[in-house]
This record gives sequence, structure tokens and C-alpha cells, in this order.
Amino acid sequence: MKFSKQVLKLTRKIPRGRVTTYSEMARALGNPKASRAVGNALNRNKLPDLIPCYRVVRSDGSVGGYASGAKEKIRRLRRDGIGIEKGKVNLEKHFHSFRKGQHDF
DNA sequence: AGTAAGGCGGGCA
DNA sequence: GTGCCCGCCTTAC
Repeated sequence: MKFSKQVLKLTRKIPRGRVTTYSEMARALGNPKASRAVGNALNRNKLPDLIPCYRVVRSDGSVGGYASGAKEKIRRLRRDGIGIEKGKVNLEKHFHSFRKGQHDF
């Protein structure tokens, strides 16, 4: 199956009020170094709002990019109840791992 | 089929 | 702690 497709699928599973990282997703898909490809996939995702792509941020907590602009991304994150401070989300608080048994953060 | 671009990550200055 | 650079992977042209 196409990598991009899996990315979108996985993105759908991010719980509301949580975020994950590009690298975490890459790992979850068995390709730890494809973090960049993940971003690429999310960027060109044609599927509308079925995919909460805004819940994917950078590993350092910075918001990262967004097709409709980072501003919009932040807005949506806030809408999910996620606070952004100094342009970064608190991963300690909102990080979601796909790895079974792995506690958030 | 070659190549460049992209919502990244980690290491180093 | 911030900023830059180089490496990685997938997809469009």
C-alpha cells in the first residue's frame, strides 16, 4: 500500500486533544527515517477534513507547517484544547504515541 | 526514468 | 536555547 495512504489513515487515529510527531508516525509505519515523507504526504492530502493533519507537529514541539498556513493549524489545535506557548506545544502533556504500551510521553 | 521539492530530524556551532 | 546544514524518504513533473 502507498505510504501516503497509510499516513492519512494513521492520522485519523490521533485522539482529540492530543498530537503526534512526523517522526513518530514514520516509526509507526516501519520507516523511522521517513519523517519528511510523512510531511509530504500530509501536505498533498486531498482528503478533506476527515484527516486531522493539524494534530501532527514537529518533534521539538514547534507546530511545523500546514497547507492552509500555520496560523490556521494553531487555531485548530487550540480548538482541540491544546495550548501553544512560544510557538510550541507541550509534548510532555499532549504527545500521543502509536506504540502499544507506550504511555503518552 | 531522472530530478527536484517538501508540513522533517538530529547534530553541531 | 536557537539556528543552520546535511541527510532521508516519497511523490510529482
